Amino acid sequence: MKRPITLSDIARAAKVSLGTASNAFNRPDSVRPALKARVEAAAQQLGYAGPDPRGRLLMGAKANAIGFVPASEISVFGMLQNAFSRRLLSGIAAECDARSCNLLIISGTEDRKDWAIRNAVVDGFILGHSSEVDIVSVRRRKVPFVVLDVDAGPHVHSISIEAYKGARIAVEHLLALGHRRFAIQAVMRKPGPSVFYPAGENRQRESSYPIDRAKLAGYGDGLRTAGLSLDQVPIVESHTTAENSEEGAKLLCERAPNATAILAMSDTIALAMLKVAKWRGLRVPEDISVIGFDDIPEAAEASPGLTTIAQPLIEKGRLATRMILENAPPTQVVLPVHLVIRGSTGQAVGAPASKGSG
Amino acid sequence: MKRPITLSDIARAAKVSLGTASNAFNRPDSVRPALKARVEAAAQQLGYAGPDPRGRLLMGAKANAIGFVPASEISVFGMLQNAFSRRLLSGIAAECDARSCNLLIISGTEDRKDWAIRNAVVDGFILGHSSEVDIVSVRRRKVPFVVLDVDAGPHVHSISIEAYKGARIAVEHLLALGHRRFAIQAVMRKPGPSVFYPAGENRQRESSYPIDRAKLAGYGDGLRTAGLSLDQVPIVESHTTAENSEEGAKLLCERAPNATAILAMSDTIALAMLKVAKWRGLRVPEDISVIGFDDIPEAAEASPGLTTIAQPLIEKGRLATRMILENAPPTQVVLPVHLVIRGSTGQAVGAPASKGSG
DNA sequence: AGCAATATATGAAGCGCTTCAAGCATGACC
DNA sequence: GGTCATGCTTGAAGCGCTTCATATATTGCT
Repeated sequence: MKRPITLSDIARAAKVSLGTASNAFNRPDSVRPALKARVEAAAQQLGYAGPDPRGRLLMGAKANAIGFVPASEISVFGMLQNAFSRRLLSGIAAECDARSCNLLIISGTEDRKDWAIRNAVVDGFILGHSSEVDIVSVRRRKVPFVVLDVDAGPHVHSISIEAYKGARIAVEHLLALGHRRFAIQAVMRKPGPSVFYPAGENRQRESSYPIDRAKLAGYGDGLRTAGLSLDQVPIVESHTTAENSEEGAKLLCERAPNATAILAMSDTIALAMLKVAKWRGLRVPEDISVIGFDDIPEAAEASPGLTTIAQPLIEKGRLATRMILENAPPTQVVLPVHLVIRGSTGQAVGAPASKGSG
Repeated sequence: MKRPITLSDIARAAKVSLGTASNAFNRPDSVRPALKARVEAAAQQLGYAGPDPRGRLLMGAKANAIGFVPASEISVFGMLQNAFSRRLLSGIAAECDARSCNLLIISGTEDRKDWAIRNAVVDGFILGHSSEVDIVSVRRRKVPFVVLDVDAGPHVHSISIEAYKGARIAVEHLLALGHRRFAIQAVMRKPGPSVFYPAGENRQRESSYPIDRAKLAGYGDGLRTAGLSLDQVPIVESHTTAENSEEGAKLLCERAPNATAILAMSDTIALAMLKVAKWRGLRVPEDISVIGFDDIPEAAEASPGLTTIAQPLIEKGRLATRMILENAPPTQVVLPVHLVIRGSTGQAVGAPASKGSG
């Protein structure tokens, strides 16, 4: 392959100056038609690929792309398999569509990812549940970025949700239905097999991710209003892949067979519970009620439909994108959640009878 | 915002030459630890963002990204909603993960898209069912690219599937089950309401997209082996969004109520048919058999499971990515398909009785 | 201690493009 | 026909970085 054709080749061939050749491509109105035609002819004849974006970029042009850094513990492939991430990405895509902005999905693990972040040609980044190292990498780039579901201080864009409130609404919904024997499906951020925590241990420290802690706190305070306590509730923690979620749901069914109400920290794992319950011959909601979190589209399509705490995932993605593109001063936004009642929750079997669980 | 810090600022502050400063970042082994430390200290102190990728790019570095151009008629958002595209994208993502290569999704409609393609900083493009105009835009970039399900000649990478063969296998499967009254769910590439074509018209010209024509030909030749003809088969054409597919399925049920066997050109529309059949009280496969095409994950999860012609979508995406990244000479690949029998197809009601359809 | 051999550092030359002040036609107007 | 605005064109100056040939330290060895 020979040396690629450049603008100056074209200029020379068309016998115009470099500047004119540039104008012919970028400001066609400010160059006389005759010259413009000559430039175009030369370009055509030499097989010019058009002004190389790298040159333009160096002159300070916008990259017209935003970079998305997926949650640290999963690959890009994994992200696309995950309904939550996908929904978020859809929101980002929607806004990108509206603004004709390209979407660069950062790939790579460990140091390769740092390298990818350092070298991405973008106008800003959106960090979806990224680890601290990714935040450090991005921060160094000195471009606008927004973190999701994490508070990174007043100098950083962040979007989170009313996690505590949502969890509390969830537990109160089930309490109102008469449930007293709860179990929690928590989210494990690292990949790996699910872990069961029997009742009786200190729960606050299990989850390292802020949003998970907030939900746990919400569940706890909600339970307390009914004279119950988080310590009486068995917890299973699972990674949110389909396999891990199902495995965790099974584990919970085995180890906490008395629970009538399941509080799930995400719809993915709640849906897994619905599936597992069906396998085991448990009727939902007659035998067991399940409430999820997030309201991914699949929640509405399940049968029975999944009762859940809805968060505006599309809007979250759109807003994040707007924050980057409009580069306003750093803002911390908390998006509202609300209860969506479907078929997966119902009246508890007996009267509000025995306390405790497990 | 003041002038951004550049490498030469760092060099000056650290009292080293520009070249050394560059080496300190990119070839840390070839610079003495003492100097390296000085450079790093200066960078730290001035708040240097690290070597700007745009400079590096201009010197001919690889962009380390591949560009994906979604099907012309849908937005990026629409693409993420579509199970077929998503699966393909997953394949691309899988290979990108393996090679730590970023994935740039091109957004924008009409002329904005052309602009986006011209200015994307990528090592190559993958065109997913893109229109001719997009192919022209990409071709002009003089970077490697691969087109999917289209043959663009011997000088262009392309990956397609055994569409004709798959269609033929589909119809033969149903013929073997005794079906004689067929209906076809075809794909409409442009957005818009579904269109019903009653039996008796010339079918070959309905579909403009090569892969759709190939499938139609396969259906036709398959029917002919049983003494039937495409002309006797009613066809509905629908765009592959959830709404359009369901609308088309309904239309077909109304206008061709006698059909016992549905040949769908894609799983998305076949699944819509399953749903509509359920609404109308038709039992699958007792009253009506449905066979899809593609074998998206949802096909296996439906109940009954969707019998379909599987194509290796993940492999398609991976292969496309590899073709770009390994820039070998242009190749035309045809991927194999195979029949996957699930619950949506079954024995025709009576003996193989009446011919024709309606 | 002195010299060759090796390891490091330097400075200048671009990479392909856009921009902008300055130059030059062209035509309008008196 | 000469003067002035107007509009198109030019040439040079970078944008931030890497590279490479050249120059300068260091080290090893006798």
